[in-house]
Amino acid sequence: MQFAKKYFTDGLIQLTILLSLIGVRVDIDSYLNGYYSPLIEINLGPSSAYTQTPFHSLRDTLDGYSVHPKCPELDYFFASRRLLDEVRSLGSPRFPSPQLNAWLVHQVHQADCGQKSDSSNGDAEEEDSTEPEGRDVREHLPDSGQEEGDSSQVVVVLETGPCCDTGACDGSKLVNPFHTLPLASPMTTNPSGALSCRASFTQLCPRLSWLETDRQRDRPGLSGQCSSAGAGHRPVQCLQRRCESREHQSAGRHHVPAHNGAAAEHRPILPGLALGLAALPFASVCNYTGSSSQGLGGGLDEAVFDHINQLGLEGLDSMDQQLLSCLDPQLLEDFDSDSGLSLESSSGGPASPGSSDMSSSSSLCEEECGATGYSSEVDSKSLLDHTSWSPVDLSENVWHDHSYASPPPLTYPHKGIKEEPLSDEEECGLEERELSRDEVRARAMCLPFSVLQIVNMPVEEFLEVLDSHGFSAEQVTLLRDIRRRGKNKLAAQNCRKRKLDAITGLQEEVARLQAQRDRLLREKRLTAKTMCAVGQQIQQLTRDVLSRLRDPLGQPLTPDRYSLQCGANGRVVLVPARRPAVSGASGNKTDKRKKGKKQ
DNA sequence: ATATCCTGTCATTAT
DNA sequence: ATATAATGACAGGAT
Repeated sequence: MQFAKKYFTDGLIQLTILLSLIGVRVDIDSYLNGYYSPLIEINLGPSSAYTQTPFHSLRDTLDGYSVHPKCPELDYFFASRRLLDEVRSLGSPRFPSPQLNAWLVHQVHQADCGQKSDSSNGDAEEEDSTEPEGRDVREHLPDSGQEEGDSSQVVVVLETGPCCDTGACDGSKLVNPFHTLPLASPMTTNPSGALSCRASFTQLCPRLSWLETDRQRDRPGLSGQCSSAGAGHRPVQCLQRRCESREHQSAGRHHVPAHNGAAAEHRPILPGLALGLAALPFASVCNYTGSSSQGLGGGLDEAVFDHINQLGLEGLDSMDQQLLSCLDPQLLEDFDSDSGLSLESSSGGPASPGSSDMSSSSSLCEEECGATGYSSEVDSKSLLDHTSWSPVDLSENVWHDHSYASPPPLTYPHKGIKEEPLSDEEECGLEERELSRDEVRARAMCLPFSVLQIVNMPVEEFLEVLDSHGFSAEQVTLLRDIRRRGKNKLAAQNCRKRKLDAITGLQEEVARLQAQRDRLLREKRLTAKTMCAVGQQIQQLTRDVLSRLRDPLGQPLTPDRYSLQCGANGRVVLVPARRPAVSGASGNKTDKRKKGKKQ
């Protein structure tokens, strides 16, 4: 956790949030260089059970990330990884301050406004692909004039307080011009000024411009609200996922109609238009009172607010203070322990060795994460268990965090539940519908522990629980069965993964051996050709030599009667060709005579 | 309707 | 002796 906190202060978490907001999954773990490997869970998602056995990383991995062989989101994953590598290749922005503010500035060209609204249906990547690379992002600065043609330019402005305080940077100074980001959908504000984002987060190739500016002093109303996002990256991902699902389901539903597009037309970038990207979705839930409300006008999209409401993020406006406090290591400690947004909640790290108290939230969190992958089904359900049964108050955010931080799955086998937006009624019935058999049994037997708790608690603790809680025989049996089944389920998953690894390894071995066989056959054919050529040369040479020799009768020697052999001593010997047996002993005598003559 | 795959579970054995 | 891991086999649901 110390490493994570250190990372917090380095601002890279904030960078992760920024990238995740625009659809780029950021691998924090890779930056940590193994210091805090459990952070890999941010991307691993519910399949993280395999991380408990290191050998699983040998297969179905992409840069160390487990990839389900049938994962339909591989394209997304690869694209995200590619983009991340691209960003990395441009260098790591240094944020000397522990506080980092990000401002998302958006401009929609008047002429293209309507088209851009339509383009958010699915043309985002095409437009993105046509965006010229290496565009000078300074042209998007508020004082750089109006944007020509490209209606969906977004400038992300990063502010680092101490940097500006020390005068290390001047206004609008370009720190690291990654790319410009053309959003498929413009961002708008509602009449009250709150930010509304219609951006298609499925867009996989956004390009960012990182600018450093000291305009924070110019936006006092924003700086207080939209400061460091800190641990808010999980809600951001939640929002992103929701946006994706919503847009995917009802493409165009959230689009601004043509007449609204006119209202949301050309929006020159003004200092007041800078909206806190880091505060998203926080800025979305807290009224933005900056001077941009009039300039942005119209184009209200309530979708984001719907998402936020569904996510239970209404209180995130107050989260800013928590997030700021996260910069304090001590406060961060408390935050990690008490907040469902703690990094460890998604880390999948090993169980804390010192956590023997069942009511220890950190222990529970870690253990949960350690077993998060053992079942996507149990995963979400068991987390729900905690919210209802566990003495620890794991907030709803834990559940959301887990669900949305994982790679977009897939399906819940046996349940037919897919990851898609649920209506309020559906979500209300989610808990009841997803209870596993063991969970139902445990609830029926009034066991005070969730299935995950029962499965993941250390054996000493489990035995102590069995002894100290005065359980009935039936309850003890059920506890043992739940623990056995849970562990066996995880073991079965590992076993199957291992089997697949073995199969894959054998297939690779077969391919390798086939390639080796092909290579050897080619070498054999080549050798045969060489031998044939050499033989022909020898024959030619033999004919040439024999033609220069004469027998006792003065006749030239012919290859059909004589041959040349190279002896062990290097001397060339003329050897008469073997005659058929009919020649009998006379032939042998002739040979001997000729040999004698030759020598 | 059928085949195939995935996952949970049980039984058994190994550690 | 006990707990747990590993694994084959089976069942049931999903695709």
